[in-house]
Amino acid sequence: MPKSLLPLGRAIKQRRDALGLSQESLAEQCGFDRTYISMLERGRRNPSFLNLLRLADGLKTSVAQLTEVYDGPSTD
Amino acid sequence: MPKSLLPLGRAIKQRRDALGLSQESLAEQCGFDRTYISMLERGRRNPSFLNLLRLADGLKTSVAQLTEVYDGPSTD
DNA sequence: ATGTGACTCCAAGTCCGTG
DNA sequence: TCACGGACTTGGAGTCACA
Repeated sequence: MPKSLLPLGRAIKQRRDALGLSQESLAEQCGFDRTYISMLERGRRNPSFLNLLRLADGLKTSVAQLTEVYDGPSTD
Repeated sequence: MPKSLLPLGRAIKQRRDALGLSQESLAEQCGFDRTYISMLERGRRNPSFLNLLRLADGLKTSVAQLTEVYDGPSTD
């Protein structure tokens, strides 16, 4: 049973909304494709660690912040 | 210039050592190949988020913990 | 017990479009 | 502005033999 990508996607969207950015402008910030951001927010893509870093950067946070929903062991 | 994978690798090794685990037994815990752990610790592999989760699980931590070296935006 | 290069395979990530 | 799809290229996943 793979852990879900949805909590991460929600955290991304939440943070993007808080910054008042569109998916398009965030994509531009991070150097990603606009459709990729869309997929991430809907939990359809499993980003690499390096891309998580770029994303956190564009969102002006840390990956620790973005992933704190998964805090602690065995958060399935 | 991509951010380095080395700090992550060091955090993994540090945590593994703290638990007194071999790469082999950690690999077994996580369901990974032994050589994959080796590559991760040396910063030769860029793991996916889901694999980061499995890894944090096997190390009985959170990904937030493993990535706190990258805390804050623009930690190149 | 670990480092390493090379290999295959398929998901990641891009680019084109639509409603 | 966003969800969603098809087709395409890049790169991570997973494994092996060997040092």
